[in-house]
Amino acid sequence: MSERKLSSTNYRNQAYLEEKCALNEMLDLVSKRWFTDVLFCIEEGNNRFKLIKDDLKYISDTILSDRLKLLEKYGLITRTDYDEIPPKVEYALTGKGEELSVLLDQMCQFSETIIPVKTPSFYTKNTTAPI
Amino acid sequence: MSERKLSSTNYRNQAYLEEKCALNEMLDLVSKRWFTDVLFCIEEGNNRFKLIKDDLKYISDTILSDRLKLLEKYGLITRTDYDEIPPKVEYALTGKGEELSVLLDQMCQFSETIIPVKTPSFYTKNTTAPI
DNA sequence: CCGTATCCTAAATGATACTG
DNA sequence: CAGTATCATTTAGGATACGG
Repeated sequence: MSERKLSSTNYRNQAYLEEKCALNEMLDLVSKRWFTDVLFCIEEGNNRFKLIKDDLKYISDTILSDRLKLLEKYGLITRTDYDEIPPKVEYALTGKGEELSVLLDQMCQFSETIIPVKTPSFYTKNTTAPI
Repeated sequence: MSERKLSSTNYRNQAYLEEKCALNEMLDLVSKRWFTDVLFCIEEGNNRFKLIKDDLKYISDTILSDRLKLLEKYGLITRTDYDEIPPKVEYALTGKGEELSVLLDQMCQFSETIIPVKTPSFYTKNTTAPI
């Protein structure tokens, strides 16, 4: 994705906070758009790029590709390339990935106690119930 | 802070994800830069604007002000204005705020198992140990 | 002391076209 | 199928100046 400019206050503050506590880097990671959705999607058995892409409907190739790389980088999923033509690649959660999923579930329970209920918008009106 | 453009895919995707699961809005909130730091800072007893600002060193007025409003909006802190001149305002965690703090602590434990250790940069080299 | 208003920069997200 | 490269858009974060 995008590069970072080492001299900006923006960058320095982010680096400062990440060094201060690993939590900040963690939150920055899991809060990236579609990140937890991709994680849960794989957990539910969608183990191929196309399956995930179809299940998440509005995600772009670029973002899905990026999130899969991040999930793999932090050891939350495994990537198995079968080196076939046409390409076949499978994704699966690791133990750490399952651990994170549990934590996020707890977080989700809590979030429902502080986030007000939404009224569906035009964008979701005609979709079948998510999660 | 900044306004959102209702017609963008960017906006629609965010809205879609927030409606899909409260977790997404929650993560978006707590991952805002300095958000958890302000929360922990107040928990540690820094109950005034200036105390928080000094403790967090590099945070700007604008951001601190915004984060305090968000924390109050979601019922995580209380804001007590003494209506004095010069102004005196005190902040304190609510029960929900304490709950979140516990969840974040768990999250922090986990994050240390998947995030590699950092070497301090020039920016933090001369500061005393944070958190 | 406790902020707000304005403006600017940088990073995240997304559209489109393309490839082995 | 499973992506990558390039480019454009949108949003978050921050600097500065100022106000009750």
